[in-house]
Amino acid sequence: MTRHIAIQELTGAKAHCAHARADCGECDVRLRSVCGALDECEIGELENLARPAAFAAKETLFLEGADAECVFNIVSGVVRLYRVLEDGRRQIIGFPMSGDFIGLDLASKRSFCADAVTTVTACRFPRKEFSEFLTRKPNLLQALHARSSLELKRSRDHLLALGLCSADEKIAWFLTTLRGRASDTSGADIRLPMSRQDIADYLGLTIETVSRTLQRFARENIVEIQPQGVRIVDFNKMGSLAAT
Amino acid sequence: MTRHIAIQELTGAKAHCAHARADCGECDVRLRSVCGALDECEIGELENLARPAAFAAKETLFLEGADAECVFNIVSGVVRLYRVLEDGRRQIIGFPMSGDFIGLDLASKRSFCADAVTTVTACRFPRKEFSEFLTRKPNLLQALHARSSLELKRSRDHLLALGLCSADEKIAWFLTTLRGRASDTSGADIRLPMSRQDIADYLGLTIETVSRTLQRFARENIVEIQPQGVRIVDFNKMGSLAAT
DNA sequence: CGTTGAGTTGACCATCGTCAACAGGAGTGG
DNA sequence: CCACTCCTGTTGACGATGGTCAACTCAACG
Repeated sequence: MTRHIAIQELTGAKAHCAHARADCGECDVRLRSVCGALDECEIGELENLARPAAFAAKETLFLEGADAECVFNIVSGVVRLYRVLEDGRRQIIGFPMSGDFIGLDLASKRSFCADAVTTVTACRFPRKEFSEFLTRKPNLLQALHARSSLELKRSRDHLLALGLCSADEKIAWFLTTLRGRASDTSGADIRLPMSRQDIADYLGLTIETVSRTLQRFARENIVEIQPQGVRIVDFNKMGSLAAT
Repeated sequence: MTRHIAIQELTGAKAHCAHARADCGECDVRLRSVCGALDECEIGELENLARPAAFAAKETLFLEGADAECVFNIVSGVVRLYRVLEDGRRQIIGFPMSGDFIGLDLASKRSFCADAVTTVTACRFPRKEFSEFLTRKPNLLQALHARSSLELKRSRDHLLALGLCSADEKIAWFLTTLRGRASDTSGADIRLPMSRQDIADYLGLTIETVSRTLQRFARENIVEIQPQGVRIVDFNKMGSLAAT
């Protein structure tokens, strides 16, 4: 049960360029994220607060308990959010990706850790300034609240999977959910940028169970395992397993 | 694994009196809930929207999928929120009580069921009017967003318990959390108004495991089982088990 | 006094975790 | 270029935790 995690320290040489200027006009996630609530004029004001940021795979964004100096809007890539108990057990609570917002609660302390699964590009805002900006823009606050509600809903779906589902159902639910979040929501291919260990820690399983279950799904012609992910073969079977 | 739940139908004779007037001045949860964000003048406006509501134990507030005609602020008593799969498995996602708000997302459809565990008194607002009122009161929206963040945090704590903890740890965590939410947060007595089945469905366990674990805790002098709850005897042991 | 529903307890067993070994690819250094 | 390590993922054997099924107690209630 107990597994120790060496929490990677923040590296000195970060890949993000803190002084570049953001260009919201060119941003392709703008309409799918909270910024979509602002008009052209307001977006200009927000642009003054925004700083593009980039992280290499495995790089740490922040650790639990740290001061939250900024909030993030993810532009591309996948992040993992997690908490670790003293004895090393880790629970991944989410995989925010393109369009998602990190730091919804605007709290001064981080309540979880975050690091990059893949290369990540993001839009970073100083928390206090962003928070102050919010008080003057009720529509942005409303958009943030809507995001928060979405996040709460996702968290509850996740809860349902952990509380009610068998290993098979958890895996099927995970794959189905990931497919639903991808840009192309109709394809059979699902990219899995995270490791088996990440999937296990997300679903409350062990790496062995994840591996075994996926291999068995492949043997039973439910999925096909591919280099960077899986392809769903039997949609019916997947659907009936994942039904939450 | 599969257990069927007969979802109780809405009874015709409800205990709430829909036409009474709310008296926010006398309300003892006002300062601990979202209404606390409003000044005397604004509270008067909100009062016009508010209708006191009361529910008997086991009465249904609403079912998943129903139109959300109103939102609730719980004044007293305990509610259970849950979702049920087609095969009858039930996951309880929360036990809102005094000061908590139901319907944070302001969505038009319910995404879970709710019914009263004990006798419940609440303050009910028509959703659309409340939502419209919010657009004119950014401080109230801010308070609602803060509540949402709290709820998201609770949901993630719950997630951690389900994903990482053994049965013993789940029970200990549950008792500790309940104690932390009570009005008197320092006492050793914990009231458990919900049934063993409710606790089981909240923690992803079976009723037998909940019962066995509590009895064993009693034998090991960690708790003492009382008519309407438990009393913590060994705080150290509880603390080390519950450590999330 | 019988019925019902909640809670408890025991016996048994399945799922999934644990421990261990192994395979294959990427990166490193001789 | 090969040998080596390291890391991720896979597979097998075994066992413990917690689920399943069943019987029983007890209090509430008509």
